[in-house]
Order: sequence, then C-alpha cells, then structure tokens
Amino acid sequence: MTELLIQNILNHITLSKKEIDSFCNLFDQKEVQKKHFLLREGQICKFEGFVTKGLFRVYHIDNNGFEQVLYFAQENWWITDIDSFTNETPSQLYIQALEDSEVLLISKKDKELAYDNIPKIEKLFRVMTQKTHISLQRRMIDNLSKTADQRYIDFIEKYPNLFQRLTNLQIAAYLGISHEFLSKIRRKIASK
Amino acid sequence: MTELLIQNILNHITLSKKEIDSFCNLFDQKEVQKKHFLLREGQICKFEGFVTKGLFRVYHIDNNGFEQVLYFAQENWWITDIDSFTNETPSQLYIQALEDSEVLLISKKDKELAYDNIPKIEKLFRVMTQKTHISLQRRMIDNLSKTADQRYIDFIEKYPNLFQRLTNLQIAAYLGISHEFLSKIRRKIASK
DNA sequence: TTCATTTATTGAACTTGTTCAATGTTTTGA
DNA sequence: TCAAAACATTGAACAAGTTCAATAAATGAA
Repeated sequence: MTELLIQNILNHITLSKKEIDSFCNLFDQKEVQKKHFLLREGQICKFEGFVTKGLFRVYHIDNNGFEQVLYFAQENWWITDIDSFTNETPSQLYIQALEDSEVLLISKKDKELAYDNIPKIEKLFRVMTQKTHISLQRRMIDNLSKTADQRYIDFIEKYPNLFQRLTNLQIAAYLGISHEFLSKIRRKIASK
Repeated sequence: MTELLIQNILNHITLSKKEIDSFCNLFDQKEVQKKHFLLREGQICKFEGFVTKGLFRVYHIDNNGFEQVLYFAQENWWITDIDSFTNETPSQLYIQALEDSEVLLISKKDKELAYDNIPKIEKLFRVMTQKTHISLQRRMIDNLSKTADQRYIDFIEKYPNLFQRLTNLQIAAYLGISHEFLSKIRRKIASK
C-alpha cells in the first residue's frame, strides 16, 4: 500500500520512478491496533510515519493529568513527534491509534540516507514542514483570537470527516476545553 | 552587517566561502524606524528577513480589534509571514518594528534561485523551518495545558532579554490575555 | 521642561470555561 | 446477548479571565 504514499509525494515534488522506488523502499509497514501506541511519553521518537489506514491522535498529558491533542492523523497524513525525532530527546507526547490502523515508517537513519542520496527529498520535507508549520500557525492564531464556540464550528467545517470519526472527548481535547463544556456548546448550537 | 547572518547560517549547515557569499549577496539591507511596518494585513509578504538590529512584533488583529502576537523577532531572528510568503496570499498579519531596526531581506524569487543553485540552502531552510515548527509546537502545548500565570513565568525565564525590552501590553498580547489581567498576575507574583 | 500620549494599576461586575457529581446513552467484547 | 466500560448530558458551585472605568506613572516629542 505505498500507492497512497507515492501520490502524496508527487503532490509536493516531482521524482523519477527510480527515485520514488528507492525512497519508498526505505519504509516499513506496520499495523497498529486500536488503542495501541506508536509512541509514549519519555521514549525517543525513532520514526516518521505516513498513515495509510486508520486514525491516530498525537497528544500530551499535562501535570494535572489532562490530555491535550496536538493533532489527529488519518489516511494520507504524516505523524511523528518532530521535536523528539529531530533532537533525539525524550518525547512529551503519546501517539495512539483510535482505530485499527496501518502506517509506513521510516527511521531517522534511512531518512538521512535519503537526504544524502536523493537531493529532492530535502525539498520534499522542507515543503512538507512548511505546510505543517503554516497549519499550526493558523491554529495558534485561532486559539488566541477565537472563542471555544467558534473554534468548534470551525473544526466541523474544516474537518467534517474527522468530526464523524471522533468522539466529543477527543474533539474537546483538541479544542482545549473540557468535554462537559463542549457538551454545553453543542446544546446551544443545536437549539438555534 | 552580514556577519550575524553568516554566523546564523553556519550554525545550521556548513557552506563554502563562495556559497556563503553568493547567498548573502541576495539580501538587501533595510532600516525600519520604530513603529513602522514591514508588512500589513492584506499585503502579500514578498520577503523573508533576518534581523540584524532592533526588535519586531508579528501580530494579528482579530474581529474584535484585539491584537495577538504570534512572535517577537530580535537580532539574529528570522521574520516573515510564511503563510503569505509561501502561498502568495494576502497576509493576516502585521510586522512592526518596536525599536529602530535593521533587517536583511531576500525576495521569493532570489530565495528560489538559491534553492536551485546552492543545494545546501534547501537543507538550511528545512532545518530552520523544523526548528521554528518545534518551538511553535511547544508553545501550542503550553497554551493548551498551562495557566496564564505559568505562561508568564515561563516567558520571563525563556526570554529574559525580550522581557526587558517589551511592554506588558506586548507580553500580554503574546500570552493571549488582557493587559489588565497580566497586571493582576504581576501583583500576585510580586506579593510572594 | 512641559504637556500630551502611551503604559500600568486597580476594583467591581461580568462572561467564559471548569469541576464535580449524578444520570442516561452507546459501544464493545466475552 | 448481556454486562461492563466508555461516552455524553446536565446542573450547580466555582475559578479564571474580561470588560469598563477611573487613576497613576512613565515616556516622548516640541
């Protein structure tokens, strides 16, 4: 199932068949059952992953035991803890499958190999990192400037598909509010 | 004053003298007086900049007229609206000098020239974008999980230098709280 | 130096969101 | 298919943060 991966790459840059093959060969497929973890806090994140099936959440548990979701990753999304992966430091994050899932994983060593051997891969990840950074920048602005009601409405509009697959608990953890409060927001919206 | 820029680049990657020169020559120096703008909402951000002197704030004005600071950039920092610059779309952001400042600016065209002619520049910006992304990811987690008091204390610890140069108004706009509330936090902390 | 402007502080009333506990609903797995 | 677990809703009391208005302090430009 590297077909999705190839499409994803070609969406960002153009590569020859040979280059694509040699890059895609660096990935290993892994199945992750629902509720199982790809990464836990304290571990060093050794992989960068591309989701070919299922859904993951990338989250943090704070000092009071509350979970905050950094992002969700469904089919065609990349997942890693870029902080831990890049700096080889213990992760603050958990990556857990919310459904039975499949990912293609590449190790740090193999990724660096690709950087050295296929110059365009450098461009690929520059462009991809830019895009994720832009998304996060937009989310930061929204979190600073919008009320929880509006962020919830935006979420549904922006990710209608994720909205269907996620529980309100997960969505609340992404929006940064308690699930009880989300429940009240939902009632307010429904009554309109 | 490209000395700072050269140091900054060599901090991320290694380049030959020739490569450095040819890259640095793509930058134009610009002076920006206090309170003047490098970018305003609605404009397309045509540059990526490196601050050699002074201090900037990159901020957004929301629908209610409130300002949120995305980040500050002092000497040795890069500034741009990566969203507008990359996608050539109108910016949601303002970039304003908070002190009399100087920046080295590179245009999109010249940056792309550099990508094509000096392969390592691709790596430079991949690595730099990764780093800013990591910082933003950490800030996102903090904003979701920490109380305003703690975020303020963290800010002072992390940026003691910025703390000295900024008004409480600016810091409040970065923390995402009203300046009145910041004032109350300061009193509470001082009384301990 | 001075006066106008910007910045900082404070209190009171208010809004947004949390916490806790109870209850109902849905999902899941043996 | 049935019991246990996970999820969702609700209300009441509470905490965090805002708003508004008034005043004081600091800064800056002529």
